[in-house]
Amino acid sequence: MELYKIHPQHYVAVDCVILGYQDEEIKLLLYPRSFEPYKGNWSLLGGFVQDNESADEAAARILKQTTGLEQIFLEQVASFSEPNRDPEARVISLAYYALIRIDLHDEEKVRENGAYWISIKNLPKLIFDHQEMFGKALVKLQQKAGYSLCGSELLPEMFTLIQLRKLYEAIFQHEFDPGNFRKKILSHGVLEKLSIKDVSESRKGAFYYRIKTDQAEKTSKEL
Amino acid sequence: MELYKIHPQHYVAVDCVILGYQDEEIKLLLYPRSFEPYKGNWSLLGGFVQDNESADEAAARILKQTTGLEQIFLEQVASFSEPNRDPEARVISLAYYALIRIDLHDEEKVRENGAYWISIKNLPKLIFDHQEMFGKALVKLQQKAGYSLCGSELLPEMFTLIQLRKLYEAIFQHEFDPGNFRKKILSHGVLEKLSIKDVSESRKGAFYYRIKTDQAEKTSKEL
DNA sequence: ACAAAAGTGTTTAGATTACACCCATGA
DNA sequence: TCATGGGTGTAATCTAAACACTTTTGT
Repeated sequence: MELYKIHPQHYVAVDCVILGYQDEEIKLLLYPRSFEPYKGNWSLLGGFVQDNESADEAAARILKQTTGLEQIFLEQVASFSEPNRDPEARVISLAYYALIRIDLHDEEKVRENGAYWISIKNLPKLIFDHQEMFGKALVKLQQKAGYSLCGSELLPEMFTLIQLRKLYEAIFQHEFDPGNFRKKILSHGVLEKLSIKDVSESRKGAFYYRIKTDQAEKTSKEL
Repeated sequence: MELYKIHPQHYVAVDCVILGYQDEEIKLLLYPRSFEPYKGNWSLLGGFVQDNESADEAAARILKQTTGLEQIFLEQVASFSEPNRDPEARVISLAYYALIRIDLHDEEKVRENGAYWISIKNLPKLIFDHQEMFGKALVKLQQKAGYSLCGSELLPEMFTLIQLRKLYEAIFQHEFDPGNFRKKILSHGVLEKLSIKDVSESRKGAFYYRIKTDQAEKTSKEL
């Protein structure tokens, strides 16, 4: 303690890039900052790391406060530590990104926080370095989608291969060949075909799939 | 400031996974910790983030203090923030990894710090979570080596394709087919063949190559 | 000439891409 | 029956891996 005392201490925050999927678009949870500086400007959801919690726990706490969800996918993005990134005081921020199912989140809590789901195709200007946090989180999401199936985090338990392709198109912001996409996904053998069809999109109907429960974790594929 | 004041502040450290290449092995710079707790145990090189510097700058500062090198490759690995990771006091640590050319470093400085280059094939037990920092840094290095040529960071300006292959074998801890490796590397067109040969390893001699200066940055390849 | 390392070529297998085609169904 | 999305098949291309073969040179 004596030895450390000659060094300064800093506020440490976590900022969460909370991503969901709705209406064929990836959406980001943002809210108009409720206090100065930059009150009213768009911001990621964040908070300060307390004494009794790790940054991971702080991020999970914030996620629960704002969406009501627990035990969801949450991973570090990067740290942001420019001395003047926050004009009010020096704050070192650890950025996280979360993937949630919008259909399961607590709309009440989102409203309480004054937060909104905003399509990443049409993002407003964000405070501080939050834009960069989002950018790096999106790259991480694309990497993750490249080696594991993001369906379970962002889609309901059952989904059609067309829905999954639309999700991937939203993540990578470009189109995939329907035939090739379906073959590639199925070749990994992690999906289980159900006998139920989604008839809302076509006359023929598309079969639902779900991730095989026994090996839901060892998914490995690439696009 | 008023608003932030209700939140705690923390010591923020950076710990550097400093990697080099020597004698066909990847080596890590370690030193026996010079103060309690865990005095005498092997530790990464680290230090505390000061008020006037970013974490990136702090890492660069530590790197210069311990190796004499500046403007070298340095990148974030992850943050480590378990409240009790350091038994002495709460310290949130930001891990970085650096790639340096051992042939260029300042041996004086390393000696002053009591530091040693230790092969990653034979690492001792490290303090705190430093083992995990190293593990994640190695994964990052492997990823980086997968899409860009790590030769410029870890090898001298000129090197033979055999030397480069040995480097990659050290990074990935497995052997590559000599013929296929050379074809793959050359196919990316980022290397320039020189007319000089390294005759120290064989009678025939192996041509030196260097990274094409004009496009040294846009190297992109995969193994 | 021959050993030993450097470097080239060939063959095969698998993955990726583009795209044509068939299927099922409600209106 | 036909328009519409859902789903399958195939040929061309690209890449990766395994490994045989040639080249160079000091002794």
